[in-house]
Amino acid sequence: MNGDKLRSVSEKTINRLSLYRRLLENRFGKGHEHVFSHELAELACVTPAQVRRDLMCVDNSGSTSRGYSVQELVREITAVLDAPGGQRIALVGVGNLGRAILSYFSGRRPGIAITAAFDSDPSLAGRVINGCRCHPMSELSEVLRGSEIGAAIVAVPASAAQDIADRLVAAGVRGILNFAPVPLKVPEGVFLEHRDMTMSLETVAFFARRSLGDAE
Amino acid sequence: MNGDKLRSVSEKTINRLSLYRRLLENRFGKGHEHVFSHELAELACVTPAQVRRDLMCVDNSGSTSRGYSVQELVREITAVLDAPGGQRIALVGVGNLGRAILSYFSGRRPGIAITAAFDSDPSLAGRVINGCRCHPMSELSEVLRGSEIGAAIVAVPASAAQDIADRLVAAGVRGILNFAPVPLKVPEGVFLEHRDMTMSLETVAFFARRSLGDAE
DNA sequence: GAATATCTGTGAAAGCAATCACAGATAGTT
DNA sequence: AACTATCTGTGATTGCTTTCACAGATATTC
Ligand SMILES: NC(=O)c1ccc[n+]([C@@H]2O[C@H](COP(=O)([O-])OP(=O)(O)OC[C@H]3O[C@@H](n4cnc5c(N)ncnc54)[C@H](O)[C@@H]3O)[C@@H](O)[C@H]2O)c1
Ligand SMILES: NC(=O)c1ccc[n+]([C@@H]2O[C@H](COP(=O)([O-])OP(=O)(O)OC[C@H]3O[C@@H](n4cnc5c(N)ncnc54)[C@H](O)[C@@H]3O)[C@@H](O)[C@H]2O)c1
Repeated sequence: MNGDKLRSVSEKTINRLSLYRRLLENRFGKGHEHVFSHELAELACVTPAQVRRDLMCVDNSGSTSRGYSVQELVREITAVLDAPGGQRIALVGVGNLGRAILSYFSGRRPGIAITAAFDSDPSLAGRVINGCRCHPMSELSEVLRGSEIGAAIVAVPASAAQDIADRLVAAGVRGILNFAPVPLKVPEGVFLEHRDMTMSLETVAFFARRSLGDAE
Repeated sequence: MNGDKLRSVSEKTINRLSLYRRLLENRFGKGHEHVFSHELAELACVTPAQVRRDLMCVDNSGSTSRGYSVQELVREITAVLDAPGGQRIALVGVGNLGRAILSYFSGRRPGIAITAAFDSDPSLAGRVINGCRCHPMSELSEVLRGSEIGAAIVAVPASAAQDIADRLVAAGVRGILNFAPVPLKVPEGVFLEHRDMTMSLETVAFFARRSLGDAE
């Protein structure tokens, strides 16, 4: 297909494509069969030029007068983002955050499902939470290999996070979404996203304060 | 102090300063009174030049031969990031995610505390969760005004998020950390951080798949 | 005390990402 | 059918972020 273009798409563009798709899905059927770049831009809080740039990597052609067909656009973005048969994700660490994540993603996105959870707490082993089975850590490699899971969420305490990441990579995982407040080292070729809430909150606090100061 | 430099510091630099500080705090006392830029870079998974650039906005001078004094550096970063008397944050939406956040931040960072929570669910009103009092929505403006809260976390369903943001801004909030999966519109001068987990997870899944494809 | 080694701080260069601005397309209007 | 208005797709440009590379600083060695 359009593999050449995809090879060089930036992370930021993929982020926005994910957002565009959801915004479009929400609107479809509500009298909006078509959408202009400036409308989608308004929804996503970006510029129209940004939207058009991002859409250059999907195999789509907008009409000059009607804009983009919402349905087609969703289909084309899905062709880029989703694995053909859907993608399975693992979760490691079924504590407060892990459970919130399980409940949130349960059945939310068609193309993505958290199908296996792991925790060192023996009382969790064998339990099914929001349709997802919890396994003991000893089964990590076996379950991951057996179910073609290529990506995982890390929600264990900071002290355990690097070790977990190493084991995930060893088991074939090539993408990690890390919520532990510590940067992880992964080999070349493994995609890593560090979502550090302390960082986010301290940054928001800083700019809020600066904004208040500016206003004085 | 060094207010001029701070006026122009980028969000990314503030993010990393927050991270540097935590990494330094973890190390201090464990035989590491001093640290070189390349050591801190290794911990933070960035380049040494990046570390030195970032530190240009704090009032610090590293020694050529010993590097930076860990204690001094933490103090200097704190002078930049933290409000002198500590900063109070509000949380709106005490559901699965909101509760996880409350438990996580409870007593975690000295300079930041979530001191008020709000939820429309009447059964939560008056309860104290992890040391934080839950208020009914009707008290939002009053409580925020009365306690000099300048920043807030939004963890309500997407359908309510924009309305909540408007009310927060009206009550004087100048920084919002948004976990609802919808972009929010805020006036100029209000700092907004959108932490969209669906976006993050779909992006990780995409690059994991691409990485697997590349390897074939 | 000169030579060496290795650091920091930073101007300059390189690399990325967002925006501008316009050619070409398409429909509606007269 | 020519004119107007408004859209998309994209080369060129601008702006931001990171990295390079080196001057100047400081300790150590011989
Ligand atoms: N709760 C939040 O809102 C929040 C916010 C930001 C970051 N985090 C981070 O996310 C991670 C989890 O936070 P939480 O609040 O859910 O903590 P938690 O203590 O509630 O849960 C941690 C879970 O990990 C499991 N665990 C511990 N060590 C393990 C190991 N070696 N292997 C497998 N499982 C292990 C525990 O049994 C527990 O179930 C932490 O790193 C935390 O810093 C949490
Ligand atoms: N749970 C997760 O891990 C997760 C992950 C990503 C994003 N999110 C987002 O975070 C938000 C909260 O998720 P959750 O899982 O905690 O949902 P939840 O349903 O468990 O909690 C939502 C809370 O918001 C309250 N609420 C609803 N409407 C409100 C209103 N108008 N004013 C004030 N409070 C109101 C509810 O009473 C409830 O307590 C959602 O937008 C969700 O999409 C959650």
